[in-house]
Amino acid sequence: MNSKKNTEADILKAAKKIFIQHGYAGARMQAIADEAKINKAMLHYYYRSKEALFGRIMDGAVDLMSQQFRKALSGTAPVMDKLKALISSYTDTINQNPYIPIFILNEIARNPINFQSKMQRKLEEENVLQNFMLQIMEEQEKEILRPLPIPQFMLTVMSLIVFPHIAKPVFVRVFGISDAGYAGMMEDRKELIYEMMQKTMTL
Amino acid sequence: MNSKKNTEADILKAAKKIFIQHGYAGARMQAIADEAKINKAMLHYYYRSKEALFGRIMDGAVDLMSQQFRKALSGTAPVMDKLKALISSYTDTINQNPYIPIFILNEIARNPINFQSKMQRKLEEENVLQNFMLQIMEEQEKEILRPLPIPQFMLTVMSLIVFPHIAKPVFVRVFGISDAGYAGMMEDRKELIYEMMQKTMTL
DNA sequence: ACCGAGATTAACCATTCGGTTAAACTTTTG
DNA sequence: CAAAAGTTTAACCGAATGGTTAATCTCGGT
Repeated sequence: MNSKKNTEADILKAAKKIFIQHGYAGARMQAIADEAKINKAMLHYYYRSKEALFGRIMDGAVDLMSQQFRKALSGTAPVMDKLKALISSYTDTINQNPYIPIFILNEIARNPINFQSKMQRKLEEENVLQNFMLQIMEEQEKEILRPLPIPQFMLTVMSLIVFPHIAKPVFVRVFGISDAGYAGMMEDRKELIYEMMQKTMTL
Repeated sequence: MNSKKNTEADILKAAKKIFIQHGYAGARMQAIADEAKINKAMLHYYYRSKEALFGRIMDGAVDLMSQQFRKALSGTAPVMDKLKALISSYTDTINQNPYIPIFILNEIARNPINFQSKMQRKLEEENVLQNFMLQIMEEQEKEILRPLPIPQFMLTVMSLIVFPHIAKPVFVRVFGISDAGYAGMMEDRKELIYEMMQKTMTL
């Protein structure tokens, strides 16, 4: 009935799962083929090599993440409003793709230069990050935001948003929380994070 | 002059470097041997297998981390004081071993159960974590600390402390910061993190 | 019906990898 | 000093891995 020529997409889906689960070095082409229920040769037929296939998956992840930045941080809204949007969209996206942060982290350790150039290219497209940083400095001068080095500011937000998803496997076990329970905690954190930023970053 | 029988330690040092750089699956026994300037067979002579050698490295990392917890969180000092100590010692330790967080993160993704059982065993030795959590609940009842689910509380501290070290490779490039500069930022963060916790977690 | 291009498969290949072996070298010990 | 114990090495091994090949299948267009 519904068995059309979706092989190419099947491969990507399978590759995503296997690469995320085992990392680049730990992933086996055979495992990806099995997961996609196809012959191993098909992988090389559609995507030349392991590295190329991995690149596709990584591109997707980088796109997804940089999109969040662009949507939340563009425009003229005040910094704290943008932050609220970023917190919300990032939390949602990661909740739907819980393994992306670890996946990206592994790639950063494996090949930092390649990843960073991919990400930077995306963000430089519309000067998203640059403009946002300038906006922060403006609001600092207007004494809306506390004067704090930009990296510290960014580091703090990203820490509060991203880390809980990375540490999920540990916390789930230590505190005996269900997957649904953890997702709920992440939802609650939206408000908590915004409140923390409000209380500590604004004047 | 100083070339004694330090082969065993040399191997551990080399293994640490290679495992951290490439992860378990990506690390090659030959690369470890080269790094230690010995024959590959020596690795198996001193440590039976790759898995066993990796286990040694991981044990060391877990020990180091759990030690911080034990030192900072034991005793009868108020929660916020303990937190201050934890922030400081954790930051120092990671500053001296910057790769440990990523290393542990990779292992959590690779084999979550094994890691968590190792860590939990360490922390259960003196009920460190359990006692600290009870203390938090006490201070919440005494209206010293804000009533907030314990996991959220722990997640917030750990996020602020650990994540900046994980994200270092990215931030260093994005903001063009030197290694020394980043270490300095981490030093400054000690106060910032404590202040954030103070402002948002106490009543 | 048939043909040809794209899709799919089984079998195969070269290399790499973790691990082993047996011999040689070094240090300890009686 | 000589045997024993501990250390180191080169050569080797089987299994696994990423990748290739040639043959086969599928199916829309003529």
